[in-house]
Amino acid sequence: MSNQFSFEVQKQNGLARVGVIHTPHGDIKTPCFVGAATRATVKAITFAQMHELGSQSILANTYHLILAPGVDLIEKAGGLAEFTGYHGPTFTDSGGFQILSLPSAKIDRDGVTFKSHINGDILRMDPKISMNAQWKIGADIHMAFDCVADSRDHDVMLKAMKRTHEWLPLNIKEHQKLAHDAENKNKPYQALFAVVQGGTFEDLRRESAEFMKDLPVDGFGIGSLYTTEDETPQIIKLTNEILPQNKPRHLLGMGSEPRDLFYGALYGCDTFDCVGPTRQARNGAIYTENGRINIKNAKYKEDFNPIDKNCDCYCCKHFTAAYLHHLFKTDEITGKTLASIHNEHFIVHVVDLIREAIINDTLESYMQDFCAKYYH
RNA sequence: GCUGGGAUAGCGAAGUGGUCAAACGCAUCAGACUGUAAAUCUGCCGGCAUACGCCUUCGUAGGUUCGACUCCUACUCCCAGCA
Repeated sequence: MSNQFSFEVQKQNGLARVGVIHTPHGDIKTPCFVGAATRATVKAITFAQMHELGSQSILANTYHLILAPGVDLIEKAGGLAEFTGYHGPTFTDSGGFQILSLPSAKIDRDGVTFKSHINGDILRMDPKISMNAQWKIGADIHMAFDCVADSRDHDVMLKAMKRTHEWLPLNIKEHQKLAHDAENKNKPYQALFAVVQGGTFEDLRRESAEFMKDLPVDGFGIGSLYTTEDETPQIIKLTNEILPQNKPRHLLGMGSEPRDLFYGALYGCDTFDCVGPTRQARNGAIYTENGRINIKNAKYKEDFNPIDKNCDCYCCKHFTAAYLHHLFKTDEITGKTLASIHNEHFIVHVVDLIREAIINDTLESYMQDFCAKYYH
């Protein structure tokens, strides 16, 4: 197993590409959906189940791990892989998204002061703190601490982008120092992704991508895209037209709607993460090839078919909709697990099929067929 | 049999003369969820109507009152204590 990080593009069609991300903990075949393991677990699913459903990688969150159990403890345990027992490729998010969505967040030139949502402790986050925390956690790929914003106001997004650009060199500097330390200790390298900002504004996205494209980072995140807004595909496209072809791009937080994954892949994103599949599963919203259903609806009470007859996940191979309906109506924890396995499998599998479609030059027709059925 | 307490929408439970179709919880029925403060949140929840609104309700039957879920009488049933 190499201590190095690298990315190879194996096939390209337009902006869409198929590749492999090599990390110290293994390879990720891209495009790939990365499971959201915010607090170092994919909620309701074991890593064995994640492996079985085809997951290649997970993403944990720095903000949440700082609060509990603390990044020093994870370091003491031997890093994320040793602490969790998950030895596949991992990502961490910087915590910027979480911290900046706290009502208590106060942004200044150098970082953010905020209150812990758990106990109200006044805490500080900045590029240096985030980099140190993420190196302690020890994921294979981590994100630069960026200034996230959610607004349709150009000025608001401009300010967030400017801050992000001011902070990025500080992230890189600290990252390089920590990478040097790690090398001296013969510890694995952790790749750094810079996060492009700019909301839904083309001019800002261009400016942000141009600003970052030649900086010494290992890859890129595309941040501050929240919903399937009309502009989203175009924003992704123009961003990836600017970003260098030889580095991976992670579309942050998108994947609750399958169409986001298609657009993302079509326009050159390599990895995705999203809490949607597991969160919605826990709440009874289940993806099928014919669209999303609510398993709690009365019509599934006596439906003795699998949720999705063409799905080969553990849930669909062994259980009926009626059984899952029963588990949800009686609030049995296993229902949430089975639904989570299904949804996570569904999305992981869709992205796997996207990968195959790029290889076969059939992405656009696959996308059309899929969306015609799913969004009928 | 006596004494006391009680009977409110599917269930539990507030209300004790008008602001009551009736708080609240659960259940039901539906909706939402996108770098997870989310096993969470929202709506509906007597009938009819998309809605304005109209109609029928608070054990049963009467009565008092301008007006009753709220007061009075009788009855039915339930619970507790005593015989």
